[in-house]
Amino acid sequence: MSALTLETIAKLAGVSRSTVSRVVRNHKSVRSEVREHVLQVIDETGYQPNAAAQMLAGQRTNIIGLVIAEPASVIFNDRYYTQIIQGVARELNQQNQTLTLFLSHDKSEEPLLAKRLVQNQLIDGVIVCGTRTGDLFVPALLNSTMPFVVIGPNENRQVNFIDIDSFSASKEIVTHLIRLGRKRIGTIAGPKDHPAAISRLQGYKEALQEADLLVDDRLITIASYFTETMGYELTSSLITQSVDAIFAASDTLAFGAMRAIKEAGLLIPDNIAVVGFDDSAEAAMVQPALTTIRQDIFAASTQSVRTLLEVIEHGHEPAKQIYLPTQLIVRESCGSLL
Amino acid sequence: MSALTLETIAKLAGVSRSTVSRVVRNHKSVRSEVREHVLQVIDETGYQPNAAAQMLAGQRTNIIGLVIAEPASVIFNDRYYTQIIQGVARELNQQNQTLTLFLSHDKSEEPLLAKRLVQNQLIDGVIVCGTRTGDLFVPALLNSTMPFVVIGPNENRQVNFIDIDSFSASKEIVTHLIRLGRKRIGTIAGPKDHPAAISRLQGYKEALQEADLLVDDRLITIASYFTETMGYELTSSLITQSVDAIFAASDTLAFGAMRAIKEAGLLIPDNIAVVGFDDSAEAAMVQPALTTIRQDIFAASTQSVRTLLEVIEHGHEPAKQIYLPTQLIVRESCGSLL
DNA sequence: ATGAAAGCGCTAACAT
DNA sequence: ATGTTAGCGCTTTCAT
Repeated sequence: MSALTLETIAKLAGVSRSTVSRVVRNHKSVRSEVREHVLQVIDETGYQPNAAAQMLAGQRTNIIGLVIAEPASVIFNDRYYTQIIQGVARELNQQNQTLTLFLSHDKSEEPLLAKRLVQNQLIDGVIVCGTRTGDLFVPALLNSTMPFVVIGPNENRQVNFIDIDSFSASKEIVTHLIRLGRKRIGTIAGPKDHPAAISRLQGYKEALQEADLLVDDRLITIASYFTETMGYELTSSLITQSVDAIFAASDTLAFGAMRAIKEAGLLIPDNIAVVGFDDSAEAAMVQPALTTIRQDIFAASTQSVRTLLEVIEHGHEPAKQIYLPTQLIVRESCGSLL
Repeated sequence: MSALTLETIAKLAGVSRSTVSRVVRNHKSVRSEVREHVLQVIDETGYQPNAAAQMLAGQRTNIIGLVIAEPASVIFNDRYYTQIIQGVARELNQQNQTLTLFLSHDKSEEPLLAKRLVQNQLIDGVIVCGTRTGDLFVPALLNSTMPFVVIGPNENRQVNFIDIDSFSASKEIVTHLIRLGRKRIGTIAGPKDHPAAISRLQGYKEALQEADLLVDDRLITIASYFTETMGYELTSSLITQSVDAIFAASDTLAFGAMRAIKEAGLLIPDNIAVVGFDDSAEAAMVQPALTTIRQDIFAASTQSVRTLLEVIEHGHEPAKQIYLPTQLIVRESCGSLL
C-alpha cells in the first residue's frame, strides 16, 4: 500500500518529520501557513499514518473492545444485545475508533476470554455488558490496568457504569397502577442473579410501600428465565391470589401473563391489568397493547463509549456511575382508558 | 501490564533476543533443549509479545475485518447475518485472529466505509457479505491490494467466494415437487438485484425443463423484498393461474403464500403444495410444517475465514470459488406424506 | 544453531 | 515554532 511515511511527506513539504507529526496530531505549535501546506501535501498524496507504528511509539491504539458476557447464541437472539452492538459500533465510528468484538461461544470459554481481554495490548479499553452476579470479566478487569466501563448495573463502587434507572422506572409504572386504583398488584420478577431484575423488584416494593400497601410475598413470583413460558406458568399462582394487576419484569414475561389470563377467561385490563418492561417491538402490537417502560439502549451505548474514552484519556476517580432515564409508555393493558 | 519484552526473556533464558523470537514464531533452527527452556521461561513469566511491535516489524496484524453490506438495522434483524457474525467470530477465535466489525448505518455511509476498509493498515484482509449487484465494496477491494473473500455469490471471476449452491438446491426441491406429481408449479422469486434470488429462479427453470415441463412466465412472480407480506400478495395471482405447487425463494415468502392459500379456502398440500428456502426456525413450527432447503451458514463462515487466511498467506490465483452443499428437508407442506 | 545489528514508522523529550 | 534524536518491541538478514 502506501510506501508513504512521515519522512516522505516531510521531504515533500520541506519540513521535518516532527512537524508533519504535529500537523497530523493536531498539535498547537505549528505556524498556520506551514500547517496548511503540510495538510495539502498529505491530501495530495493520500498519506495515512501507519497505525502499528503509532501504537508502538505512542500509547493509544484507538481500538476499543466490546465484550458481551453471554454465549453468542443468546446475544444474537436478543434485541437488547444486538442494539448495544449497533449503538457502540456507530458511536465508535463517529469517534474514529475501531471496534473489536469479543465473543464467547459458551460459558467454558469465558476464563480464557477474560484473560485475553486483560492482557490484550491491542485495545485501549473495553466495554462490558451482560454481566450477572458472579461474572468473571469485571473482577478480572478490576484486577488489571485495562480501562473499562460496563453497560448495566454493578454493585462495585469502583466500576464505571452506564445503567438505566430500573428501580425508579419500576416504581413509576407500579405507582401508575396504584393511581389507577389497583390494590392487589402482583409481580413476576426476573432471575435472582440478574442485577436489573433485582432493582425492578425493589422498585415494585418501594412503590407499594410509598402508597401504604402491604408487600405480600405471595404476590411475588420469580422467573428463572425471561421467557414467555415462564410468564405464563407463574401467572396461574398469581390468579389464584386474585391479583387485580401484574407487573412483569420484562415484556416477554408480560406476554406469557396475558396468555394465561385470557385462558383463564379473564379480561385485560378489566379484571387484571398487565404492565411490562422494555417496550419491545411487540409491545405495541399485542392485544391489548402493553403499557411498559421504554429504555434508550442507543443512548446507553453512546454514553458508554464517551465515558470509556474519557476514562482512557483522563482516568476517573471516583468511578463514574450514570443512570439514564426511562419513559413510561401508557397503552391499554393497564386500564388507563377504562 | 507486561513490562516484559523479548529482551527480558532473552536475559532470563540466557540467550539472545533473536533466539527467543525464533522460539515464539516456531522457527525451525533452534536446538530443542534451548527451545524447551525458553518456552518454560515464557510460560513462567506469562510473557506476551507486543502486538504493535509485531505488526510494525513483521507484516501481519492478525486482525481480520468483517463487513456486511447492509445497514446495521437490517443486519441485526436477520438471522442469516447474525449467524455469519457468530460463525466468523468463532473461527477467527480458533485461529487466534482478532475480529473487527465494520458496519454502515445507512447506504450513505458506504463509500466512506469502503475507503476506510481499503486503506486500512490494521487488518490483514476482509470478509465481505451481503453484497448485491451494484455493490461498492467488491469493486473497491478489487482495485486495491487488500486480500478479501466474499460470502455469497459474485459474478466476477477474480473474486474468491464461498457460496451455497442455490441453483442446485432450488433445482432439487422443485424436482422433488415434480416427482410427487405436481404439474403446474409456480414460484415466488426474490428481488432481481439479489444474486442468490437469481440462482434460485434459474434452478426452478432448470428443474422444469429437465422434466419437460413448460416454463410459463405467468407462473413466475417476483417479490421486491423477502417479506411475508410480499409472499401473501403475490400468491393470489398464482392461485388465479391454478397452480398445484409453489416454490418460494425464502421461507418467509412461503409463510405469506401459506396464509394466502388458507384464506382462499384451499388446502396445503392437498390443493397446493408449498416449499421454501432457508430452513428458518419457524419452518418446522408452522402448520403444515414447511418442506425447505437447509443451508449451513456456520460452515460458510468457517470456510470463509480459512480461505481468507490462505489467500493472505499464499495468495490465490486463480480465485477460489467454493459452493457449499445444501440439504433438502422434507416435511408436510410438499405433500410427500399424502 | 545462535547472536549482532539494522530497521519497521512513528512519538515525544529535548534542544535550538 | 521547528528540528534533532532517542527509543517503542519486534523481525530478519547477515555474520559467526
